[in-house]
Amino acid sequence: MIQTIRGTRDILPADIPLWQRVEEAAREAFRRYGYSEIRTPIIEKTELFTRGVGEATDIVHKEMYTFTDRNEESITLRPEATASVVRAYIQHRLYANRAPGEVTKLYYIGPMFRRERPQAGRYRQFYQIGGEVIGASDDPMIEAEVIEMLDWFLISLGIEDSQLLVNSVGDSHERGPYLEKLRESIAAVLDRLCNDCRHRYETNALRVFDCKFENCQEIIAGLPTITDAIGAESRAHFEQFKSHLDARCIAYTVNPRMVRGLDYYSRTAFEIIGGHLGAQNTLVGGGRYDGLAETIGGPPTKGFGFAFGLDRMVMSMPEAEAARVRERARPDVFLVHLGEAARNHAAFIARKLRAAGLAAGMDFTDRKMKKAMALASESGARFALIIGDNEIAAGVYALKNLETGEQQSLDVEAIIEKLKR
RNA sequence: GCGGGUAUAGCUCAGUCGGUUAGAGCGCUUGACUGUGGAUCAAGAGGUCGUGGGUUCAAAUCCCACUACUCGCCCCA
Repeated sequence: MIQTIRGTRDILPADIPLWQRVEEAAREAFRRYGYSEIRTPIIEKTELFTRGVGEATDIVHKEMYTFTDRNEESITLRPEATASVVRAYIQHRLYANRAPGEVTKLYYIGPMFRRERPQAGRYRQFYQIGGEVIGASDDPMIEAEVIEMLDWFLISLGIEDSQLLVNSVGDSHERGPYLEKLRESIAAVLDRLCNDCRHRYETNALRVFDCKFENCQEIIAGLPTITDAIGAESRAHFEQFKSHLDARCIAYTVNPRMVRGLDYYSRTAFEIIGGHLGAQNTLVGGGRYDGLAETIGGPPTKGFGFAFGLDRMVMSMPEAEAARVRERARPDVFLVHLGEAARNHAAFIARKLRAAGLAAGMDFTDRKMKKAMALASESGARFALIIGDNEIAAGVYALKNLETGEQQSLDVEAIIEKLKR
């Protein structure tokens, strides 16, 4: 039979409450911190990403889903959304009529596409939630506020074992000379490094710092770090950022070797790691991208943003929180009717319960009571409401608590009162 | 792009040295039980053994190819 294509999957009803819970927590965080939602197309001109994200990045040169449209135009399924959001910001001049230093806070939720080999916590179609603070200001307090919001968000989902890593990767003027210097230093020790590191030397020298081999690590320790290479201004910016984190009592680790895979990052970069997904332990990634807008043809604009993987966030949700979410998703009541007359009456009662805001289910088939009760139980409902000829005549119905087995006869008003929560 | 593992019932998995009718548990259906779910017992339904080829008297089992899934590497959310 025809199945989902590699790296894509169906999110089935049983898991949907967990996804909705993460989305709801994120929306609440964005609401509190003053972000507005933006929805951009899933397809964009390929050029947006090759220029925005960077030709040399893995994402662009080996992971994009790129197609030629009928008019010979090259289009790409978005591998990330920051470039799209900045494009929209410029295209619609969202910066018009802004006071000096005022920023625009935007967030998005949606699928992204990268043609990678799937594994735990990694899919070809995956879902990201991200936020961007765009405008004329690069105040480090903006960055600290973003981290603060993420901190609140993670804790509200019960994710408490995550770790914040921060670094300054310097601005575009500082990074070039540094990279040159770094490559020179690596070249001197290249013959002692592992194969992967030699490859990284060719493609993305900063990545050498991530090597897991002890041998390499010893050699790497002697290499110059970006932190030592950045100028006074970037350094002061980073210091301010850290002091704003301190003021918020947010713990962090400075990792001078942390780099990010997208070309547009400048100065502050951060990562939140955690979860139990093996190699895919990055929950949130983000940073500053002051040059991005100009790269894609816009006016000089500052920006700071982040994204996290919804898939990974759902998988990282602690079992206690997941259990709470599932409990909340249960229907309130399932109607069990006995006979054709009772079926019509049950539909009538169900309508009343639903009008009162309750989640009420019923089976349409005429079944033996035993089977009907089993269906009520399987539906996950907290209560069963039994409706037979006796009940219809008396105007009171048997409401059974499916957990305790306790049962009482109540009229519709009393039932609504009891089921409300 | 590179490496390892796996593929048998709806689900989780057994299946010996290649051997005749491919099993278990859970789930499902029915009954014990005629207005009360979960427990117990009994019976029943359910299989192109991933696909294609090969070896053999005989293949779920051995060999080859392919596909899918999965775990790593690279990289990232």
